[in-house]
Amino acid sequence: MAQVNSHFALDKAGPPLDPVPEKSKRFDLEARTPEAAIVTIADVARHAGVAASTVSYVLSGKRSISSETRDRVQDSVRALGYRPNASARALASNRSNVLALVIPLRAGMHVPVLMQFATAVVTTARRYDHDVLLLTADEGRSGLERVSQSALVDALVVMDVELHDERVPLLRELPMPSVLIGIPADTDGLSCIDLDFFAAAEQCVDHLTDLGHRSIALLGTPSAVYERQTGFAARTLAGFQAATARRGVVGIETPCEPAFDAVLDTVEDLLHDHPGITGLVVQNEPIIGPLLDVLRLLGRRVPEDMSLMAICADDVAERHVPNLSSVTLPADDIGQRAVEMLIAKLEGGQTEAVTLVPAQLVARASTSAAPGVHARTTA
Amino acid sequence: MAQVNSHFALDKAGPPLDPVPEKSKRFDLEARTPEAAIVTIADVARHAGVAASTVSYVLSGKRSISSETRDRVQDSVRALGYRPNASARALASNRSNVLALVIPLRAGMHVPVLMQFATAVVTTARRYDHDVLLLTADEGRSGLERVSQSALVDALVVMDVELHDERVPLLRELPMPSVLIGIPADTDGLSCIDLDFFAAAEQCVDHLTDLGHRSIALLGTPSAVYERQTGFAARTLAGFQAATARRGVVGIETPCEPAFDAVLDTVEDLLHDHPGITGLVVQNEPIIGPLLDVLRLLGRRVPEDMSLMAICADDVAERHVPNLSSVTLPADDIGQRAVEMLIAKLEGGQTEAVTLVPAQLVARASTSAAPGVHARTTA
DNA sequence: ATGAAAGCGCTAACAG
DNA sequence: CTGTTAGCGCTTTCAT
Repeated sequence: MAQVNSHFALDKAGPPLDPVPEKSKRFDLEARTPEAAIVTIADVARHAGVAASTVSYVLSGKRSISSETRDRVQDSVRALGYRPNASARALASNRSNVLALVIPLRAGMHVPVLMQFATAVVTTARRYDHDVLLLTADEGRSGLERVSQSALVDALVVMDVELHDERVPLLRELPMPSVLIGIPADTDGLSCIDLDFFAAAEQCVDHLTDLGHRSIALLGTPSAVYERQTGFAARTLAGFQAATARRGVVGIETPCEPAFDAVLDTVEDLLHDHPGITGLVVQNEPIIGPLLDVLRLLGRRVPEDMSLMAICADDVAERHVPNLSSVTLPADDIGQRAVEMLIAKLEGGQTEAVTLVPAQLVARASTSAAPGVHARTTA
Repeated sequence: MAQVNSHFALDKAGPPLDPVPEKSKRFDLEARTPEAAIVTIADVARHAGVAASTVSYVLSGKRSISSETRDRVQDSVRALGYRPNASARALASNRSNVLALVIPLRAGMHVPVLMQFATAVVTTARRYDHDVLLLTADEGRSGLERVSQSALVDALVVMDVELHDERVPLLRELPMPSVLIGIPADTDGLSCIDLDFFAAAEQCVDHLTDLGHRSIALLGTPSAVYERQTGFAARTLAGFQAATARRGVVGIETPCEPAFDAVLDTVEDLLHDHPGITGLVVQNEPIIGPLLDVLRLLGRRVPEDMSLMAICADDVAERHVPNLSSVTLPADDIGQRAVEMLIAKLEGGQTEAVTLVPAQLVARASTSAAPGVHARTTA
């Protein structure tokens, strides 16, 4: 399947590239956009022979307009290439139509997943005619205060929530709606949405236990994530502990750093201290590849000798060999719903709500009956 | 080093988590921000006993103010918790202090690198008192038109540039400055910055050739990236071809999809068709792990049997075993400089400029003399 | 169904 | 060094 030769599509496409592209003509101010004059609503009104307010109402649809004038106005809008000025609109209407997205760029966070959330947020926001302002989490409280008190944005989406997040009290007080992706310890007065990580861990444990595994380890996120008491990691850990206790099986938990050597050390120590382990639950996407390598290196076949459950996006689970049994992390869905909650709040509908997206387990090729146990149906 | 037990930091931190956090009190409008009334510049002026314009000038520093009144104004600002309204300021000054960042979310792009660019852009923008609006590349031309013509942003940073990018003509015409991260075929009238990928590929080839390798393959990005004629991939390919020709060694190029099976197929075919290959240049971060696995699987040791050069960020090169000889992709630096170019343009200084960041090769553990060749010094 | 007019909160001439 | 004033372009009463 893989083409091995030098016939890239590129090769068919014109002359070879210069190593350094040449640069010619000077910057020519006169040459660009001859009529760069800004088109205002007044220009449109004049062109259509109506009042400015009429143009405004045609555009917003906030009052009924005779189809005749509406057409005329719309023609003028097109003819003049009119675009409402965002600042003027925001100033007059007290709405910027911009959402802030607070994204973590901290130690231990897995970037592709974050990006999936971000993409869903941007895409959904655009569907509701909003744009997205990108804030990094290290701006902390002051960043939130800044963008909200200056009315730069209408609402906030906050990711990477810690159990006792310093931003939570602030969010309660800010004069604008917010939605957290992630669930803090005290959700009073807040709107939050996230995967039900507690249940996700429980389902992993139940699945493995049903398959006869009696000793199960949670290979978690890097320790920095736990130390910050990041909500999703803490809730997964709690669910894992609760489920292993409930099912009466041995549960061992350990964080893991995303580097081959760290994975090797962690797994070797784990298997040395607890040789009976036959089931692994992994909540740490970047270590999955190395982990599979390490298990191979140590002579443990997956799933014959070691069953593996992951908490990750479906495409990640299906990218590995063998395909991983997993609990899905539906980042698209969560990001989309977060924005929809926010839009609802902006429109005065919904107030607060804590939404736990149900965990859903998909059994693939990385889990099977524990060694020496006959296969049996999962409850 | 790896702690294998159940004593997470979390366990010391209070009572166990409920599976589902309870939610109590209702939304209480009265309870929040008792004096939510908005503080305007007029309020500050009154409080300080000066004119509104004086407050404005104190804040902007655009004219000299007696230290006495300045202090008084600043006290009032603090006392009242005043924050300038962003829309009003933008409307009056014709500056939103927001940059647009167009980020690709297309097939084949490696997310962590993108995020590194994005982070650098946001961080640097904040240093210059700007915020960043996130646009996805699939909004295409219309997205750029929308945010610029509505004056939502002052300037644009555009990533993921194709050689014949449809947005380039538009950027030339838009009434606001832009900087491309990536270099199109025709850079006339544009400001661009990127790593010198042509030279990066050349250096890889030179390094391997100096080590005695006579047959070298480029394992490139997924084919979709070439088909779009994405600038960085095309330039790397061109550099690779130029350098292998110049050095009189065999050069083979192939795209590669980021999945284990695809890597296996590609490498097997490659080695089958060109058994003499002893040097590999990889421009495809996500396949590096799988590639190392595949080589091991096929019994080729790195670097004894096969030398490996990567074009990637340093931390990636150092995360693998063996550490990879690489040409650095300095995303932070490029992102930062892109913003600085933009700020310079906004301040009327610099106009256009094409900046090729010099490629820099770091030899690590994945390259060595070709089999049967005695080590010799690299030119 | 449409117009007229009053701001939204700020900046930047223009006057001292 | 400071105050006065005229907008920036739009939305939204208030009229009709």
